[in-house]
Amino acid sequence: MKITTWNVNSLTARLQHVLDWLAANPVDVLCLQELKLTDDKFPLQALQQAGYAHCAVFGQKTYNGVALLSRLPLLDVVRNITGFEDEHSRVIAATVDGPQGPLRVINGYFVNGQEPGSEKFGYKMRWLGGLQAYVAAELARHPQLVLLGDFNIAPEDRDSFDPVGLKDTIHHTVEEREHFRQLLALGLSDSFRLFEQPEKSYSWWDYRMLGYQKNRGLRIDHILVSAPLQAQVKACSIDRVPRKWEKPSDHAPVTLEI
DNA sequence: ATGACGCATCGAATGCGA
Repeated sequence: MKITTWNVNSLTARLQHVLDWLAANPVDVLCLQELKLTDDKFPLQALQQAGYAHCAVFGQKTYNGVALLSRLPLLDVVRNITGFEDEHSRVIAATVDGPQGPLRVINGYFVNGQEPGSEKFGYKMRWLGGLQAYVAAELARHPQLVLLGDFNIAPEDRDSFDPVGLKDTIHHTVEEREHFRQLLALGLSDSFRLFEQPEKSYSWWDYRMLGYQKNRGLRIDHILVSAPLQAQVKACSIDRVPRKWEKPSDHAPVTLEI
C-alpha cells in the first residue's frame, strides 16, 4: 500500500500535474495540501475518473485547503483539529483499510509562521500545541496511524541547504524543532529517516534564484508513522520528477510504502 | 537590506508562501 503527501500550491493550477503523476504513480491514497479552492471547485469528476473514487475535501477560498484522494473507502472523516478553533482549513483525517487493519491518516498543512516573533509565528506555536494534543488522543484510539503533510519545519540541520545561514529563521527555529520532537515523543517516527537516503534530500525548493537547479531546498514535507506501523514500513521516498516539469509546484511528493 | 517566483484576487497591486 502506498500513501503520498503533496503540497500542490493550487489544485486548479496543478490538476494536470496531479493526474499525470497519478497515472505514472497509482498510489492508494494521495494527501494534498494548499488546494487554494473552495469545495465546490474541487475537480471531483476528473479525479474519480482517474481511479480515486473516494475523495474527502476541506477547502477554503484563496488559501490553505486539504484533501484525501483514495482508491479505498474513507471512513470517519474529520476536518480540522478537534479541540482547537481554527479559521483555516488545514487538517483532514480519515481511516482506510490498511494491510493489517484500520489505518488512521491525518493530513495537515501546518502553519508557515512567516517570521519568528511575529503574530503568525505565535499562531504556528498555538496550532502545533493543538495538533499535538489531538494526535495524542488519536493515537490512543488508532494504534496504526500516519501523520503526514507539509509540516513547514526542517527538523534537523541536514534537512536544510543552509543550516548556518538560516539558523533561527522560519522552519529552523528551536521552538519549531521542539514541536517536531514532541510529535515524535508521542510514539511516532520520521519514516524518511528509517532508511538510507541521499544526502541533501529536500522536498521544497524556492521558485526564485534557481532554487531547484542549485538544490537550495528544505525537507519540510514529512510522513510520521506510529510504532505498530513502523514495523510494516517498506520505503519512504521523495519524487523530484514533477519538480522538473513546466510550472511545477514548489513541493515534491513524498511517498510511504507499507 | 531588498528582491528574486508563482498563485489568487475581479481588472492592478497586494497578500502570502517558505
